Amino acid sequence: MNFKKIEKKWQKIWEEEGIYKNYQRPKKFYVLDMFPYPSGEGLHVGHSRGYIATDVIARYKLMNGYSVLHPMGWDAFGLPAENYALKNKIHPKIAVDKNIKTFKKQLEKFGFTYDWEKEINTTDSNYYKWTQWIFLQLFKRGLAYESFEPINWCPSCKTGLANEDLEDGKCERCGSEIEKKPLRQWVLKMTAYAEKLLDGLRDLDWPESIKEQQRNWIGRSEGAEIEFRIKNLELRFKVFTTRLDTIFGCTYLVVAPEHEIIKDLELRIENLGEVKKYIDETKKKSEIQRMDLAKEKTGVELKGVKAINPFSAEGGSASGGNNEEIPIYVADYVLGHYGTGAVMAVPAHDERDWEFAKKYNLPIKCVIKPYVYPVNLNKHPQSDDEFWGQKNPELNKILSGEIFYNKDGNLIDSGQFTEMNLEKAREKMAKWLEENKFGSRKINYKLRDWVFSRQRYWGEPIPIIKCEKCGNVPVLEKNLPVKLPNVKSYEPTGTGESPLANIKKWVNIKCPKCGGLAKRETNTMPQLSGSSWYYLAYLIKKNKKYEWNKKEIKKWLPVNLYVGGVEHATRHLLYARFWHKFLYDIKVVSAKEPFKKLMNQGLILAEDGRKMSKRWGNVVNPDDIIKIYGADTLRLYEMFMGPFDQAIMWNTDGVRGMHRFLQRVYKLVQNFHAYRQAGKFEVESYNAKFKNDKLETLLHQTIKKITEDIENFRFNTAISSLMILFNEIEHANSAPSRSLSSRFGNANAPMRIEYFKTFLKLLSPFAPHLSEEFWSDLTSDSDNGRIKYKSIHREKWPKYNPKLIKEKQFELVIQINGKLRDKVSVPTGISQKEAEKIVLKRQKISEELVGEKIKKIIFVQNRLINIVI
RNA sequence: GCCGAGGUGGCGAAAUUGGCAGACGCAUCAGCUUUAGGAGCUGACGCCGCAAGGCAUGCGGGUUCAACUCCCGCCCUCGGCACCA
Repeated sequence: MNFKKIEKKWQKIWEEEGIYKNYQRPKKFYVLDMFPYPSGEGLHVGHSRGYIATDVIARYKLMNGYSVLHPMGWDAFGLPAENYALKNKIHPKIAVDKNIKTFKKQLEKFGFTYDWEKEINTTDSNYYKWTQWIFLQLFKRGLAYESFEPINWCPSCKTGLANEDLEDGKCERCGSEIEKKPLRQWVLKMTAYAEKLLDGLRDLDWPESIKEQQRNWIGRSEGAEIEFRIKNLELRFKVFTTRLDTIFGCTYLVVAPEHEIIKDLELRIENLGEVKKYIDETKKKSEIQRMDLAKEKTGVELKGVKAINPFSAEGGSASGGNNEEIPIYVADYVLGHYGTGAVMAVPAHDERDWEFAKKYNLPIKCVIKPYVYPVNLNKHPQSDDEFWGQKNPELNKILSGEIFYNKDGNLIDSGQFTEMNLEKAREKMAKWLEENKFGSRKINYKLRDWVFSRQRYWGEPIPIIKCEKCGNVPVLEKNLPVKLPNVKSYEPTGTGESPLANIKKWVNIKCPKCGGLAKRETNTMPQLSGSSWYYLAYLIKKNKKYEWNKKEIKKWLPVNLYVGGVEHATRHLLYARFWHKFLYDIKVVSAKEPFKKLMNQGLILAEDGRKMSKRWGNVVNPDDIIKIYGADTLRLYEMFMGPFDQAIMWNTDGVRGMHRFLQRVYKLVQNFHAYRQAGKFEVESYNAKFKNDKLETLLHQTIKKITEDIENFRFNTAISSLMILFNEIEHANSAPSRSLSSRFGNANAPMRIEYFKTFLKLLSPFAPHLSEEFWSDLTSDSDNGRIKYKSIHREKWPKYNPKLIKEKQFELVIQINGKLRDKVSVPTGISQKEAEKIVLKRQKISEELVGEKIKKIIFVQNRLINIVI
């Protein structure tokens, strides 16, 4: 049977009838796929897993009376497209257009419910006009700024990169080792939204792992900033700590090599040469070398300068004002960009400081006395004796600083805070700091601002004009978009300027403010900018253009369901939330968060267990599968192969199994058809005599199960119960010669077409083409030359009757001492007394019970009976 | 090191509140049918055992009439973060 022909036929009819484009219903559902980057390799079966799932949901929601928005588009700017173009000597625009065509052709074969009128493309100037517009809004509010900091530089891609674009200190795109390079950059102040981004996570229906990843990435930590004074100087500098409670154990300070205090102290540092040499050496180290944990800690003391711990300073009375002097070190284990770039070192209670102190022979002062019971608080004490009686065996080592201790206890040797527990001490000490103006409570984040410039051609131009007189001037909104000029040579320059800098005609422009000579900004935006608002673009697209439309945005947002790969956890999903929160603050969108519910699809691995890749030659192209088995088979298989969010290996044999299943459905339809032609059954609603039979019970159980499974993304079990239902329908409707009476009673019952029709509805979200075909076979009436037919996709989703899902009989499990011994079919709702009577009479059981004394009998309603002897 | 997810047949996996472990599918085997085919149908299929029965959900304990499920302690795999003070 050629399913492919059937599929093509229905795809055409659906498109013509616009069967999905019903946007007027009161209930709405916005279901979104992460739009693909159209690579040259085309779509493989791993990509389609998510698309199939959203399509199942979209069709299911349509049948449940929702307006469903299910759009698709292309994320086509960015490095990969450009690198591909460079390699193959094709202009990126041409390459991208070609790839999009291929992708679209591939997608169309699946029979998805996309509304192609809403198709978007981030490289369309009508589209990126708004990407640029959003940038301007950020700029106008001071959230886009220029910076000259050293940033991550990929020597191979010849561009700067954001923190989020690195993997293990390497370029996420090409794998080259990243260098630090000082470069003029545009940066977005994402850190201003750190707290909001963190807060917003709370109410999102996202996988916990993704939320946790974002929390870690944002990296909030509560602590305090403390000011240390330099002895005999008016200089002060701050350190950040989360362990203020350990401050009396601080025996030295460490500043990062980048720290500016070093310059301020130059005249006082006795070993300046040595210090400078050390700083130069760390500069030479790559990020990877500096991050290497295995390596020993290094550092140099700033000789001749001392700092004074404010808790021992004269001004404060915390410990009696002995003006304790502590040495200052420069060491690269302290990061310049986090906190204040300086830390107070407490070797007794911090592993890193402890290592450093050991190496350089610095004093280690213990200020926490562990509680008496064993250090391992995770392990429950087995006895009172163990709990109270035994001293911490390592106590002396801890007190002497021989080992570091970072668990709970009480403070010792800490002035007025001695004896306090750690949490209380942190609180009191912070108060003391603030009262005596030596510092304050402080919250720090690991999150860094988004480095937003790329020194490359294939991206949205940053809409800024650089005027010598007026500085950075935004392009007037009415002059947007700033179109990316079409050029022949778009090789990256490597100079820190983009290839656009060479296009004099484009670069030179009048300043919009003063009218004087000025130049355009030649940096372009990163790949992830276009995708940071695309879910809005679908809503505001109108006749191939885009017009900001708050009403439409309000109608559809937030996205009800967003499906895509887990790899976007801390990149796209964070950026998009950042932009959205900003747009919310300037009141151009109405929802606080863009994506209410998120689902991650698991990776599909190749049959050899590796990732699908051109490199390994193990890519499975959906076209090839559809050609042989049809799209519905592929759809069904991808939904059946395993839990949706789990990585799983492709198995072509499994595809055949699904095909077999659909073939059997097809055969049964033919059977029905033949019977119908012969007038052997009437198309009637099922009549009373079939009510309450086993098949009906199963039908209602299945409706319930599949409805719940689809809602919960358990497509694999949904399909499995669909198969079970079908097996029984097939069985009940096959020739009487088969022994079906045992299962469903009346072998001579006429065809139960209503049951089968319900089955088709349940099947339709998964296998839309074939269920449509079969549906029309069984429902259309072409006798008088006119085909009367209503699409199965316009049918209502079946409802189950709670009364009918209960079985009349069930198999009572009989256990003796918890072990299965026998089973017996009894009426549902049987009482313990009745059950005991039946059970004890059974031969197998009575034999077992000979000479035994029954201790008790456990009875679980409608389930089992357990005789304890 | 920290955080998160997970560990069940030959394979992908199921298993409501603790209640028949292995549903459904793949592969395999046997038979039928057929006819060449990678087709169809019927049946078997966790391990040991002829059987009765016993043993089985990463390992070791515990709670319970009853544990894949709950508690304690380990081991392993995958993903993320990683000198963030």
